[in-house]
Amino acid sequence: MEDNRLTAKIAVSSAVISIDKLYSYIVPADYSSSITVGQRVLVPFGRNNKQTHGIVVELNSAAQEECKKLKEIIYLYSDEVILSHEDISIASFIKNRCFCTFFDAANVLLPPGIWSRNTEVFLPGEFSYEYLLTQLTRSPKKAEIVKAVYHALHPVTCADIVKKTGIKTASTHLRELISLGYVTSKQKVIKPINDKFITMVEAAMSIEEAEALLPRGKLTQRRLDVLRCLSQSGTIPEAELCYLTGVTSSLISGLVTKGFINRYKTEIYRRPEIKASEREMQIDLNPSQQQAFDDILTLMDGTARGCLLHGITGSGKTEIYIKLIKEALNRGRSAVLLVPEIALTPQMVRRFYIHFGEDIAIIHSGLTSSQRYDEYKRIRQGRARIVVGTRSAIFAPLRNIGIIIIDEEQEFTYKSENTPRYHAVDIAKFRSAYHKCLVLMGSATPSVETYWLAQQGKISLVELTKRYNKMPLPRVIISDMRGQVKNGSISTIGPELAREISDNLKNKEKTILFLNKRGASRKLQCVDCGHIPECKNCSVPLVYHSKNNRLLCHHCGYSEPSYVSCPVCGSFRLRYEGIGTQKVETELSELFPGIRIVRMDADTIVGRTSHEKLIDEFAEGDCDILLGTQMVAKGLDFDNVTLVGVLDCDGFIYSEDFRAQERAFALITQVVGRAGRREAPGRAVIQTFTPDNSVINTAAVQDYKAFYSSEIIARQALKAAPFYDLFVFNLTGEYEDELDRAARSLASTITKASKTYTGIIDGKVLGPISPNIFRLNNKYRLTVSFRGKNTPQARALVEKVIYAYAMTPYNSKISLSVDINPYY
DNA sequence: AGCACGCCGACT
DNA sequence: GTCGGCGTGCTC
Repeated sequence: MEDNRLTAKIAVSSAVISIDKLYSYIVPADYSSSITVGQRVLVPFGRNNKQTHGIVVELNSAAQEECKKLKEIIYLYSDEVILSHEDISIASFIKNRCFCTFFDAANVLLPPGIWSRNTEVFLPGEFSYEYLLTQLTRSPKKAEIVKAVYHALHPVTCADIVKKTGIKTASTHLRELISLGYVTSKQKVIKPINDKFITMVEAAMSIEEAEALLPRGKLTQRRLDVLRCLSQSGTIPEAELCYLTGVTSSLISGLVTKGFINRYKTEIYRRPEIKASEREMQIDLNPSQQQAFDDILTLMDGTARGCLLHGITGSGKTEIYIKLIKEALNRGRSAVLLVPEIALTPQMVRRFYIHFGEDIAIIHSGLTSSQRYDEYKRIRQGRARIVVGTRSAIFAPLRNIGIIIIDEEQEFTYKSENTPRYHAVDIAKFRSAYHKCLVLMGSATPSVETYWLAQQGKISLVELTKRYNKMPLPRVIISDMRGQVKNGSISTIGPELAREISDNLKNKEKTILFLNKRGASRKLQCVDCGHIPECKNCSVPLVYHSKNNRLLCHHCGYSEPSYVSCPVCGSFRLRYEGIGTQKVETELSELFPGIRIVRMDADTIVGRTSHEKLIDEFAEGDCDILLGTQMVAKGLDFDNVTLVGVLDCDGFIYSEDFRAQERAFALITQVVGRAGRREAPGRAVIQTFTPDNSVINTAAVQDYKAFYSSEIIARQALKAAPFYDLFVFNLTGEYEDELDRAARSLASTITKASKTYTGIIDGKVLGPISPNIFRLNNKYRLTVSFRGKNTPQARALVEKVIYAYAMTPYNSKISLSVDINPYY
């Protein structure tokens, strides 16, 4: 057996789901002593031996004879990013649950931006262009391609050549030209972009100077718009300038080269700064917190367990988290804390920093790739033992995890919106089994699924029923808005809310007002023909932004200037549909002259940082009212906010999604919990047209159990989670008819499969159904779905269906993905 | 899914 | 001969 060779089984990035398996490669001699499972490699793949990223999943040895048909590994990445055996098993778990390739599953565990992107570029060969022309007189297409290669200033890609010459079969010709030696090729390594910087722009001269410099007519309208905008705003991020004026960065580049504009890069990263005096903060738990802490501590017994910490808003869960993590560290173990969104939980992150300092690593999508890479290394090396972060932080390469805490467990942000659509809670449970540790899910408004698990005894339940500082719950006023319609238009501020705001103004106390997302955005509508401008690429109405007077698509980013007259009938009578934060602002100013309002919406939030700036402005400045969408509801903890108003509660509640009620309950509860957290008692006003709605009424008194017991019955009747799971097949394609045919055939494939594998699908296969937005980014969408329990057998059925689908040739232009219990 | 390969018909 | 279109089958 001495002549056996070392081989590696590789998960390759080029493999698609239908051909996804581990491919064997020979390990070259110079790598054989250093290669380990979990390392990244480059391998040749396919007929063309295209260089492909891969991950080593297994190492074996094979007899010389078997190696004959194997290719060799090209390159072995030798950095610190190596998947552990646990990571590999997590990847298998994700592949199994999310119906993706092994590579895609493993890749979500890696910090982003670590793969060098290789592309093949083409260069002139040894011959002169003139000589080649004489050789290629019979093949004009090849001559044209040779010309493109020889006349280019830089090496060109195949795509460049196709674009330049219009020859679709350029790749075939290039292969032949290479074999003749007329053209050569090499791999160009494109380093991942370092996005540590943000591009800022400012005017380099006044508009008058620019006008003087340019000949008449050269200063086009768009250029003038840009210069005007800059003269008003001073130095702003380039992205913001593009947003405000609707131009692309290429136009700006033009102005930069002409010297009208200065452009430079500036660093954006900010790390939370901690004052040294805050370091020694002691945590004192009140009796009920202490009780909860003790109860949870008994669950940290070195076995895999789950626990729901159900604590009403303001009951002091954070203190318990900190103490539990300290305990885990004392036992020589590490800890993970997941939060729904870092930007919305600055206070919590800050407190963790105060307590653990450099021992924590913070991971979230706002970090640049290099920052993430650094944090990854710090965790892997054991220099950071606590990881605080959003969804992807669940993959942190920690060893010996002692506790995984998931705050606000019901939040939809824990489920990935890209493939693989993993759920961080599922990964947490998987890791808990591996590390034999506790998963603690904390929430004021748990998801029905999780609470049900607790009720079933599958996980433990610990409750916190008292507010931390013994502040009474806010007094909730459910304001009936029926009959508030005045001469055809609805007043957004009802009498109860107006009275409370007026009281707050008198007492110099602060108020937060919420609109739901749909209510906050405004659409332009023609009064005469009813026309509403739609996005060119998506089947959604465009949203009016007053700041730049443009109509924007919130899905694909398309924008166009707003209209003065209707583009269909020419009428000048246009109105804005939707309440709109601006309308509320105007109304407030009329009711309370001199009132100071901070408005937080799409108009005022452009960059990443403006959100925080606005919050600071409200918290520290002397403002009376913060007005915004539900993003304001989460995690913010202001002093001196004693009144909270929900302007249009109904918009939160009514939707087709089976989780809509749960979400509405959580939102109202959170909103109400915002009021009066410090010295002053709070009030909450909920404006609704359905004052008898049980979700509103249970949320108003923060009675989760009442909500749960009615909701769980509804879920059973609906055949929804936790009793059944909804398997949704998403199809997208460029042409409606192709898509329709593929969706129909998929539906019948599933129906057929359900006859062979009985007892999996409950009821009928549903669809094809067109989703709410049936066109997105110029692609049409359809869904086919069924109800069933998410069992290994059900997943096997799904896999079979996907495989059969991929094998059907005419489905090739319609892409398919599967999502279980999607969030909308 | 790509992508090469092979076969065929059109064009020069 | 060359070019492009389309069906087929493979990817260590």
